[in-house]
Amino acid sequence: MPELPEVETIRRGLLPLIRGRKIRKVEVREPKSFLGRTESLSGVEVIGIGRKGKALMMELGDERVILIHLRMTGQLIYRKKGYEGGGEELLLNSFAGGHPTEDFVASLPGKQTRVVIEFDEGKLFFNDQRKFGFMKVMTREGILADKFLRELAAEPWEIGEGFYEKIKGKKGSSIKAALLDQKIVAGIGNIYADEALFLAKIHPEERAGNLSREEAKRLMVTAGEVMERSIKAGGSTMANYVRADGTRGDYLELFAEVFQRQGQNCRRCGGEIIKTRVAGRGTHFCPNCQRRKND
DNA sequence: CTAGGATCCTGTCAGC
DNA sequence: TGCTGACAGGATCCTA
Repeated sequence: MPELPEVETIRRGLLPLIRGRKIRKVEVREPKSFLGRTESLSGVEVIGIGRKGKALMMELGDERVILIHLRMTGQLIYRKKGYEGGGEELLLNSFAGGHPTEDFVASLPGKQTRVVIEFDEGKLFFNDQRKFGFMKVMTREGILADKFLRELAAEPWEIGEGFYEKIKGKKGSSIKAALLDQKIVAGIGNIYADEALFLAKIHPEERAGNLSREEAKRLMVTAGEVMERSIKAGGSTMANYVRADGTRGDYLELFAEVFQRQGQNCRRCGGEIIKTRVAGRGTHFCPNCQRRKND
């Protein structure tokens, strides 16, 4: 579930906690979730954390990188030494981000803990209910050769005319499918696709090739704005979130105009938000504000 | 080449 | 209560 803003929030939160720290050991509890060898990581320093779209890259002192993709249900939780058990005082002694569950405050490792990276000062837990996410140790050459990373498009605020150029030939595909395609634009997932389309007043099933240059531009502006707002909200609510009961109060409800608001009133026109299925994904929109063109 | 559906996996929830 | 099917903030593979 984590999309670009959640991943960026994790990057910012984790960076001061593990930068400059040395990995003591890596424990793989689910082989599917960790690709590469773990033995060679002991003693290696973390020098930074990068991000491309929804992918995190933990940069190591020996030029290697641990690529992390949380996919649908991945979460990263850092606990300072002695606070693995969860409970009180987590606010100052832990950081949690990704798919929100009670594991944010639970005792770790838990049932869904797939990998534990241990540092002298604390442990980083990679939890993932559905096992779609992964950590992958990669060399510099491996990164350059990686298909997903190589084909990953630019993010909304830097893509410029590139978005319009990529979708203008697409006669068949819906604009929603295009937004979710990481080779067209990076970082947008199901929530921000719906939110950006609402803000740009574009119907999710509109054929991508039907968008004017102006509409394509507007869509990238709204996508960038809504994700930027979410990053800001994520930073401020994350601490509250961890302190609270776990599953409620994520920043979704702070900004969502349509996502999971089916049956409620559109804040712009007062009409009813509906939920349908587009490109195989649950899709929320306001049929009054977002109208299809005639072709 | 394209677009849509199935698929990977586990858990939750609605409806019987 | 227990079962069943639908669905889930992602991405890829398979099919037509």
